[in-house]
Amino acid sequence: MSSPSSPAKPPTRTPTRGRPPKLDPDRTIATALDLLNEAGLDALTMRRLAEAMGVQAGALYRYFATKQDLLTAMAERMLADRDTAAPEGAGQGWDEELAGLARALRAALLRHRDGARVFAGTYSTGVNTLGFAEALIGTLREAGFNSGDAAQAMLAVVSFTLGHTLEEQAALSGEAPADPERLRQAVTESAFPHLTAAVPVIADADFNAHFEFGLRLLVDGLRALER
Amino acid sequence: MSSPSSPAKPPTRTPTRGRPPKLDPDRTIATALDLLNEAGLDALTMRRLAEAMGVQAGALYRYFATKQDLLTAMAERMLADRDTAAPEGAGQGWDEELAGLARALRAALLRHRDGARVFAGTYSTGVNTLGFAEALIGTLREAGFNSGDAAQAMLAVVSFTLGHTLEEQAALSGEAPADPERLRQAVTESAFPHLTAAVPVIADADFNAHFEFGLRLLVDGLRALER
DNA sequence: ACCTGAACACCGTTCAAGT
DNA sequence: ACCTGAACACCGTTCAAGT
Repeated sequence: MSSPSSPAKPPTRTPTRGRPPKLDPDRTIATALDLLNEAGLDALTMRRLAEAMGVQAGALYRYFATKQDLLTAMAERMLADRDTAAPEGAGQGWDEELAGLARALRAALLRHRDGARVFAGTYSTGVNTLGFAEALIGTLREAGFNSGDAAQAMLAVVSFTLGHTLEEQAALSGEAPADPERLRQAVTESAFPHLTAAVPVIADADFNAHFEFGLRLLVDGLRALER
Repeated sequence: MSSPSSPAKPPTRTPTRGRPPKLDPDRTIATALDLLNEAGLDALTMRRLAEAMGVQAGALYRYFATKQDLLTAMAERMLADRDTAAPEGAGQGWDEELAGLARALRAALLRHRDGARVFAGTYSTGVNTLGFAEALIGTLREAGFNSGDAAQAMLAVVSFTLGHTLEEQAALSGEAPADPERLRQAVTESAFPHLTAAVPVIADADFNAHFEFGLRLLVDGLRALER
């Protein structure tokens, strides 16, 4: 119907007409997350991101005042994958609901290379980040915990999950820094009898099992608090 | 007795004679930790460290192949402050011993600006780092836990402590990124009822209480595992 | 053996100027 | 309004050359 036969007078209705912007925040964040997956956090530079967007580096600063702001937006976006509509493990008791939320956070961080490092280095107050906290605290309060305990439990779960995933991704994505062989060698050289006995469990790098163990401790600890 | 009266022939015994090296690894690490405290991790550059050592930047690479290696040595040194001789909370039962070790790790990280970030970004296999793991695993094994549980519990305690201290230092050392006021505002703007109820506890920033709460959950969780 | 000087290949960020 | 071009003040790392 309104197909433009002659572009004499540009219609004022469609504001993206004339010169459509090459840059928009959403696509920039998406491209940055792609670049993160391909090259890692250390290689994610404003200049390389600009190149990927077909633009000069300085142009990025029209939408993000600083690289930190971009990273914060990326961290916030990472948590968007969570199923906010149907809470994980719903209708299975607060313990499984809580575990489901912790697993969802870990999964969201694992979904992107260096995801935990990005998350740890930023402080988002976006809906996804706050929504996660809301869900976790809500689960516990509705189970009868007071808001103080619920809040502190949420902080403990987030700290543990962040710390765990940080080490997990450092061990995996790292080229060589977290070499399990170097650990084995260093342990046997020094005289660490207890560590020597434990090294098969540590060096097997079964991160799922390690995460579940720590998560279980936190959940059981909360159950003990219930009386 | 053997005081050098005339330096005619440099004695082959004292190798530090002639031209004493301006650089040695120990002093370099100590200076780097000082610089870290004064300026923070982002301002800790090889060039600024070289300046503080009275040397050209390239000279640092004779003792540290890369900046990562320097940071790893710094992380290892940070844990040296721990009382390795007398384990924290010794003779008070495994639970207080474990808590003492976790508190010592947090204290060691807090002792330096961005200490948790330095620790998180490196992977040391030095005696201090391994000695800490040895002490924690030893405490649990001697209390009757099997080596698998002891190892996984150690990983959980380290992950939680690291994650917690990371957030603590980000909130404190950060110029503005972790503004509690911004959190309050963001929470009340959106509709997060549970979070609204919990925000006084979260935003009070009583990190000691938050750490002790999480630590208690882990310890109680381990007690539940004991049967 | 230990360090200097100087370079290489980058960074994040700013800002006048163009369209 | 949106982006370019170009600069500023830096980076980590390498390496011939000096002493």
